[in-house]
Amino acid sequence: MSVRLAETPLIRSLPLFKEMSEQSFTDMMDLSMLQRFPARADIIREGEMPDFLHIVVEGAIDLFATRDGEESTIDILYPVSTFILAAVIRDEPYLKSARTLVPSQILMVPSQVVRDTFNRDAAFARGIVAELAARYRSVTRVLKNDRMLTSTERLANWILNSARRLKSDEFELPLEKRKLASYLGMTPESYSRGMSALEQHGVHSHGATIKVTDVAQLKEFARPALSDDA
Amino acid sequence: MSVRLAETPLIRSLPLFKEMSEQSFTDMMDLSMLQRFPARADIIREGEMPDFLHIVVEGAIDLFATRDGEESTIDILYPVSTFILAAVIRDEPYLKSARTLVPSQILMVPSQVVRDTFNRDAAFARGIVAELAARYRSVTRVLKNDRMLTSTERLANWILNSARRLKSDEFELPLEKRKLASYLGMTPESYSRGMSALEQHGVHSHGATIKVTDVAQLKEFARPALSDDA
DNA sequence: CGCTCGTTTGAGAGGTCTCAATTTGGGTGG
DNA sequence: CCACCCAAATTGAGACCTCTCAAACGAGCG
Repeated sequence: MSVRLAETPLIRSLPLFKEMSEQSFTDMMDLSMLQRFPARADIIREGEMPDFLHIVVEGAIDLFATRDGEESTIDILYPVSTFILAAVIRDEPYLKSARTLVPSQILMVPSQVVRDTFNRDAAFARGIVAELAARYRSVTRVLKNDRMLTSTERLANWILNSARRLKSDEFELPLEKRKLASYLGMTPESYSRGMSALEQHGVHSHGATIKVTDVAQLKEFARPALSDDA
Repeated sequence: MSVRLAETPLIRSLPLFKEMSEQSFTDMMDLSMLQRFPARADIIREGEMPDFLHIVVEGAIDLFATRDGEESTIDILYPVSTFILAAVIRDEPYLKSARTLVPSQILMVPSQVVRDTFNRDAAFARGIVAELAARYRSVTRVLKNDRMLTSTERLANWILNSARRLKSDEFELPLEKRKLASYLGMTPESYSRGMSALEQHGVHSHGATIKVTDVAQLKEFARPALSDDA
């Protein structure tokens, strides 16, 4: 029930932990676990109570909601992000389930330890609230896109954002198409049709490779929100 | 640029401020403003930078996103809630606009004062993070409903939640139908058709009056999420 | 009493989903 | 090494949901 000393430098350098005091950090690590999971491992199930704050240190996490056996991906997390912080803070049941997409390393901090440290270490508190605010803004953007854009426009925006983030007009899909479709709130079939529709708007794709051939044209089609640049 | 002493007891009793030190509280109030707005007053515009943390003390606030002149209501806030906290914390542009629905009183705390107090007063920090987490969970629920339910099912769930909250099977709509429709992610026309469809599922409505005549039947139709009770 | 604005109703179009069939691609075992 | 197999992806057809546009209706207010 403790994170080995050799593992801590990486964790220590994460934004969430960087500013906190040495004492708080080592105390917290003594009470936490760093665990490895294979791909497609269930980490959290919707409706359960939060015992730990989870932090993706390595790998990728699929956050999804369930109803009648149907799944919808709400968010996909890469290092270094927390999940599901809001449930831990409010000590209320998870609203989403989580599973690994690829083999992953996850840091698990007991909920009570998070709350105690939050109260004692202002720097850690700042980190928590910054992280939570970032997650909040992320969901808000997804909701806005769902409400105001067609599925093909959402796909176009996703491509634009990916290209911008990777600073490249050509890149490989980082996950299954069906998973991306779910994340964008559409079926695999719609994704497929959407992608072929985008051939007319400055995108060319071959299998998992996507190439933006005309950024200006794609932008015109996607009508990205002003505030999505931030 | 200061809140009058006579006004503070009400504010002081709000969950966000209740636990903080007397010193922090009076310092903060000295630097804040309590302002009255008429109905339909614009408070915040999407894309602007946050100068103040806003808190609805009285009235009701419509939070909405805009694109191409179209509006979509993301959330409706009643006393006592903050908005838009995440932008203030991250010091990034607002993702939504805000306007009053009815004459309202709004407490405005300069962003920098919020951040300073957050660092000095752990009780206030707890309040902030609890509020932010609550808002986060709220958006998450909206997104889940948008993704997994038809518009009529969303309406049914809204009625169920309202009846439960008010502990009454009969109540008046607290806002315009068109506004509620937008909040539920549908057009006024769809709202109207949805409401008449619900006549077959345990709901009866006359103008702004809604009466749940058969809770069990309505629940069966609405398929509420397990975790929405919390 | 007659506006005005919100609501309701109707008709039709568009977007997305479902179901089914086909094709593709990757991985496995012979 | 290759054929096979399975899952994912694509394509097609049709249904459903929701939207748009238009017109009729109704309640509140000057």
